[in-house]
Amino acid sequence: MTSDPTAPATAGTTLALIDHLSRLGRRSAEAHGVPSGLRPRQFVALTVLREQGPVAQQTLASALRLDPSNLVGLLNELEGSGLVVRRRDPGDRRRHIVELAPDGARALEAAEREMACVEDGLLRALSGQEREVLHGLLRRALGDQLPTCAEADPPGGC
Amino acid sequence: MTSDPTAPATAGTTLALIDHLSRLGRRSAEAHGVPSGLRPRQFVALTVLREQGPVAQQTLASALRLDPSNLVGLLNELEGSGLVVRRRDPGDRRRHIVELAPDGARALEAAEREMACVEDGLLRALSGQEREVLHGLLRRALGDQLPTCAEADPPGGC
DNA sequence: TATTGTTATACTCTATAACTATA
DNA sequence: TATAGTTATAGAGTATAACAATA
Repeated sequence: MTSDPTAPATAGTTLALIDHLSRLGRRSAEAHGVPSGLRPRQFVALTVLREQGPVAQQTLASALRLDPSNLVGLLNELEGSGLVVRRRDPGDRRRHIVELAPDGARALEAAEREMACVEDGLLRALSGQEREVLHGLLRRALGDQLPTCAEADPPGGC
Repeated sequence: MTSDPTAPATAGTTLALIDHLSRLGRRSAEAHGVPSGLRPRQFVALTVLREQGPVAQQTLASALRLDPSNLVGLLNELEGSGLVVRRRDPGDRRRHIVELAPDGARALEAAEREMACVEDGLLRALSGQEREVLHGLLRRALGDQLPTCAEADPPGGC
């Protein structure tokens, strides 16, 4: 049926699995009660900020595939908690440069420890080596790096 | 830092990747405009119904990790479109047995072809073999089978 | 005029609790 | 009384459009 032999019988179902696993992760994280009170997107946002260093809001939004207008509220909360800092770009005063605050780095580490625990429960069927493989594949699929560049939706022949 | 050598430096970040990939998949699917008009959970629901055959609503809800009350509306839509059939369990007239309708099977196949296309764009960084590995790992992580059994949240030592 | 961030609004998804009909 | 499904409601999450300040 598939015209492409490199995409076998699994085609079309992997995303469903990912979606479901993502759901399980969210629910499990909620059940465990993330201590830092960080929600998924806050968690990812802090991660990107740590990897990337200071970035403009729009860049961050596109990295997170989040609409800029939604990022506003997210950053308001994070800034209110002292986890990130916003400052104007001197070069272009329209821009806000967002940066991870020391408290944010600490909160992120705490959340990571907690998430490692949740993850451990969720992936308990997999060995440590398999988890590394999984992690590597996901990372490669996402562009060999954290969600950084605004890779446009594939123009591909679909 | 990690006490468990089997869970290396990747610990705590895999779920974030999964979450992000899930988001990308959703957005990409929306962008492509799923032809059958099937939303993610409808898609997964039909998949489970095909794999499992007729099941009680509650069983389906727990398989999907979806609250039974939310499943009602989902099934209403699917039944309204003629994709699934609900009938009373003769043995216990409180139960509704849900079953995939012929139209549902067709819609599912169409959606799968479409999703295979979306997936192809999303996982284009991976070879066919790698995608199989990824699929296998995800499937094993989810219990070596489709979301079927109501595996309770891990009691694990967290 | 174009762009960055913001506000306002609406729509979807989901969880919770109260209700019904069967058991 | 307990259970399966349903309804109603509230709260996130997210997309869209309109707006302010700056370029």
